Amino acid sequence: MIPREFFTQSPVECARTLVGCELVWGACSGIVVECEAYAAVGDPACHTFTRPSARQFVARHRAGTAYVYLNYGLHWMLNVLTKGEEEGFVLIRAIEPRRGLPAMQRRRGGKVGRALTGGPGRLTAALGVTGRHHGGDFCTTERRCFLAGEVTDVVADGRIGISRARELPWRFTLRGNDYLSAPLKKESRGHTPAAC
DNA sequence: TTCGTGATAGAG
DNA sequence: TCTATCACGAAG
Repeated sequence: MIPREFFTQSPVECARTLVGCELVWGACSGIVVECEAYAAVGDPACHTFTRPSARQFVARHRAGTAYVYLNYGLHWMLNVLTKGEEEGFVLIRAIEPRRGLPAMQRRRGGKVGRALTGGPGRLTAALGVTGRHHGGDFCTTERRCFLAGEVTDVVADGRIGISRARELPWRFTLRGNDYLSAPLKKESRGHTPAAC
């Protein structure tokens, strides 16, 4: 199991190393194959940039706390608070199912493959993540992450689905994985940026 | 491509 | 109050 200290790295470092880890959520689990970093300071795409409540959340909670919110009135987004020298969040964008597949499919109306957990809103629906998990802890027996083998092929790419600061290479994916929420941007395909 | 949906924050 | 915005996904 990943110790809390893991989440005392910078959000970028945390996001990069979280790829390939297994996320356990109750009876279900999956390998994190895609996530994005958001910096609490100086990142126009981070909630802290415009939301006082998000800044308070960072100040009042410790590393490894779940930051869950509803987007577009429909989709729950699952983030982890990271607090190192730099503070911020890691948004979990896609997982590859490991345990509890039937339960996930039930929650998703029988969806399979990428449509099941390939997307931030899809994976929360599959795992049953909702606002009641906001402020919860990622370092418990019920919800935790652990290393699931050696991971070498992580690709850094620009973040997606946002309108600001898209150029930052803070989206991290497991190369070629079938469960990614979207393909890599054209200019990033085929090489691994120095950030890795 | 369009559209549903609700929390948040800032303006008036 | 009103309005803009939003890290999305399903249907067509």
